Amino acid sequence: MQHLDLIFGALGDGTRRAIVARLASGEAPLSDVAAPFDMSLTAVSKHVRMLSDAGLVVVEKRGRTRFCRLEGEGMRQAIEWLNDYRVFWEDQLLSLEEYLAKEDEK
Amino acid sequence: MQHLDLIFGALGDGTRRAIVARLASGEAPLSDVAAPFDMSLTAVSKHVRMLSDAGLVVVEKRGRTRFCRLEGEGMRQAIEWLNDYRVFWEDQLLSLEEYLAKEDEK
DNA sequence: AATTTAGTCAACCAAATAGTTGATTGATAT
DNA sequence: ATATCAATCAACTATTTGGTTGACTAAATT
Repeated sequence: MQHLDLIFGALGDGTRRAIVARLASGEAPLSDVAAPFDMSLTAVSKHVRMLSDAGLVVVEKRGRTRFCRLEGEGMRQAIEWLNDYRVFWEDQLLSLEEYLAKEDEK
Repeated sequence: MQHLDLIFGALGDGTRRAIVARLASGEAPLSDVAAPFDMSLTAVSKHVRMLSDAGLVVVEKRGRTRFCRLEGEGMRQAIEWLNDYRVFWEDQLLSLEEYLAKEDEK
């Protein structure tokens, strides 16, 4: 599935994961998203485009600003793929349920 | 975290995901892993190396053959990262628990 | 109307990725 | 001892990625 290529590929870059983290606290204009990064707006725009191509982010133009927000579907597909192999590592490790339970306690 | 770069980067390629799928049914020599693919052994060897660098696969040399097997830790880290953002998409979608529950019913 | 702001576009560059082939190493089999 | 098999290594190529800059478009402000 080439869609998973785009999803995992998009997540395979620290800048793009940081953008996802930023958008997790809510929608933001592209320029706000770009502000913390020591790179051009163009560069950030390209990263957002890749996240958008992967279905992880939606960009909506309102007036002259582009608002970016997370789109859960892409992430869900990533988790879904990983989950398919869950049974093969739960012998080695904590089961995912136990793991999530522990996470929730924090 | 550059380790997540390696993990998600490794998973961002169809050939490598297919290798993971293959290894899910058990340990296999590199040449067996390579057999189904229409590419050189060298190419598959490089893919396995990337999976190994990412901590998704372990390669063990026994005699002249390299046995490859899954290493759950890398996958767990990928799930862990995605899970950190779970709360931000569970409004939009099925919660992960519901999702996993549904999966388990299959 | 003129300027600033938000962002894209096109062209370019360096480094990484995905693949190849040919030669080589090291372990097994004849 | 020789041949074979598993796999790596080195060198090369083409494409993609991650970034830059400068020119441009379109919306908001003054």
